[in-house]
Amino acid sequence: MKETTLKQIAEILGISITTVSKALKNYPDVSEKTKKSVLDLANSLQYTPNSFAVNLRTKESKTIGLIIPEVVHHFFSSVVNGIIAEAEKNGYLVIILQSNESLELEKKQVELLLNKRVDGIILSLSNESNDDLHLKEIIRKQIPLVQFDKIAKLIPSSKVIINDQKAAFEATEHLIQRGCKKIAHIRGPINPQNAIDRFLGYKKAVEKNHIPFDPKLVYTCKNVTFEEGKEFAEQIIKDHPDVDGIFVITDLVAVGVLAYFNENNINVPQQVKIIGFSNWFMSQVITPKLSTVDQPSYEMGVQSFNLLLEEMNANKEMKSFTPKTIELTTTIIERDSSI
Amino acid sequence: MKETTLKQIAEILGISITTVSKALKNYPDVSEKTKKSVLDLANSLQYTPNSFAVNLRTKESKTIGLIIPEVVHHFFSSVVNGIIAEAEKNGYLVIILQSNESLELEKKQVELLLNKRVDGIILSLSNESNDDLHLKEIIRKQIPLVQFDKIAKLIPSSKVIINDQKAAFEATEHLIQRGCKKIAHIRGPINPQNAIDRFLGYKKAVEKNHIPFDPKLVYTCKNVTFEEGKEFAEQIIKDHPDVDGIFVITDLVAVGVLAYFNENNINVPQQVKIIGFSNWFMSQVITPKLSTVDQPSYEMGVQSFNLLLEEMNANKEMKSFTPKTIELTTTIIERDSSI
DNA sequence: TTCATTATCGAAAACGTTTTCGAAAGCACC
DNA sequence: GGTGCTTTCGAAAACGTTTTCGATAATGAA
Repeated sequence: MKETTLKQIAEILGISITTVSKALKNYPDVSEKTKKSVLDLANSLQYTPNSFAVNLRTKESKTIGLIIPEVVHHFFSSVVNGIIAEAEKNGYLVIILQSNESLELEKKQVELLLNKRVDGIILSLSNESNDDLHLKEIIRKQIPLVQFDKIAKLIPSSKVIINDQKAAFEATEHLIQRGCKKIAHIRGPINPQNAIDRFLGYKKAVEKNHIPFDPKLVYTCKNVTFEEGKEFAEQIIKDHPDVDGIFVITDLVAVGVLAYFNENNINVPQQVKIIGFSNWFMSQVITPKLSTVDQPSYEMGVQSFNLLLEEMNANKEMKSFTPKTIELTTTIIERDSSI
Repeated sequence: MKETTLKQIAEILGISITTVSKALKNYPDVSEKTKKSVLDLANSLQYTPNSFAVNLRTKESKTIGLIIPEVVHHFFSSVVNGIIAEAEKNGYLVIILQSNESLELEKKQVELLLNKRVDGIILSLSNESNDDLHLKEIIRKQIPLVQFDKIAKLIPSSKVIINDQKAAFEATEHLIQRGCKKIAHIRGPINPQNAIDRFLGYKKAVEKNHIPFDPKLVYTCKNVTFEEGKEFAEQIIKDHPDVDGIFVITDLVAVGVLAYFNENNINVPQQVKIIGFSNWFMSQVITPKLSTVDQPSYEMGVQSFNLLLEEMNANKEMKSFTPKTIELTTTIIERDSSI
């Protein structure tokens, strides 16, 4: 039950391994006749090159690594989808690892991937990540790297992001245009750049519209869950009964807010208007339908892989490569929760 | 910027490659003194074994392949989560491919993984799959294989499943116990074994309870989407205005049904009771909260990997391995949609 | 001293491929 | 018959590791 090798084909045909290899790769210095006989035999023996040997010889595995905080999350699974699809189109396979939002795990996984000698790495930082050493190690080893969504700004790698500050600004201003005067913000954890940017966008929007910024109106998620949404909703109403708008870091949490308001007969959008972020599929299914910011997640995956591919190709041709940053556009989607 | 190799360490220390290799793997025939000097130097040079060479020599890559119909799906992403976690715990990495419910793609991907010479394969069939040849090829090549959820019964591989027929029987009987007399069933596509089994469970349940089985009450999904749920809900009410219960193949579709009923003021559960399948996170978030069948998806991933690991280990020790089938238990979760 | 035993090491083969470089053979041409 | 050119092939090195098997030196026993 052994796999066929070049050696076997060569022995059967009475020619050298070299010629067999060349015939299969269509080298010009093999006669048509031998090419045909090699190809025929290889087919009938179901020859497939031993990828371990090819990897060793060519020093590439046609495999990339992907580290994300969590697969079970509509945004990330959608990015994963885009990356896998684009990778496969280009003959690459994808190894996926989950950091579970833990910096320690994330570091271990980077090491794992480096040891596996993947051809490149795509990653989105965990919420805990306030440290760069593992990313610097990737750069030092000259392994192509692309960051997306939750990035470390200072690491000189390619990046695929949205303009979180601008998107948050627009979302908040959307609430203001709908008449909100006292807007709370449920923000993401302290570390991630995009949580910071969205908060800054919110702050800018209220200030630009002559609403004094009040830090007491800002609530910080730890786990970014549905339950947290419910808890904060309760808290907000208790702390500020006159709140009339909430901008929430992400749809999942916003749905939690909606759930609490629904259960406690607080009318959305009449009493409080709500806007989320990400355009999760579910946000158009619940009542009232959730307004949100659409973020092109699949596209983010596609672009991430393509940037990585560019760098991998440049590396192969010994060309230098300057990291690029791609900024994808977001759009406000107005639904029932902010009418 | 080259990676350190055994050879380099050997040359610096003036000993042989063999001894360096043995020292690093803690062989007994290396003196403590040389072991220490090798270990120290290896550390300071940041030596990591070249996995390509190790793969070639040991004929294993410590990598497994996973083929699923779709990542962006709560059930599958949750299984993926379990598989990745368990694999990592045991020193394995996971390559993920998506068949997008296409048999053709699924076949290509099996070939891809076989060519990559992964140590084992876990897969769940696409809805299109009514053909076994690619699975037989895996068996023929003696690559360990585990099927989960959507399986080909006749392929002699390990399997991790639930008792779909029993679960569907219980779900349907739950509706009957709640007083339903005319129960419709929105079933999954024609090919997948679990869609067939759930249908059979439904049929058995009504018949056992002296309700004549009416094939006109069975609606067959093509794409298993939210939209299909809405469409079928409309269709069912038009065809059978007196329907008082619906058992739906999966929560996503059931949520579509709920959405249509909500929009058209058809009271759930008073006029129609609904039960879904899978216990999707969202089902407890919408109004009314959806009754469903809980399916331990993360656990399914864990068990799948462990079965695969057993077979991979047996193979390594040249022991024979008889495929096992693990059946996980499901539980009915009663919520507002079937009170 | 001799023999047997143990501790420590290394040469070399093997895994299967890719690629460089040179060799041989055939041919044409003068 | 010598020269140069083209066509076709293969030897051999290289990728970096693991492991077998034998060699040597050191130790102890007699």
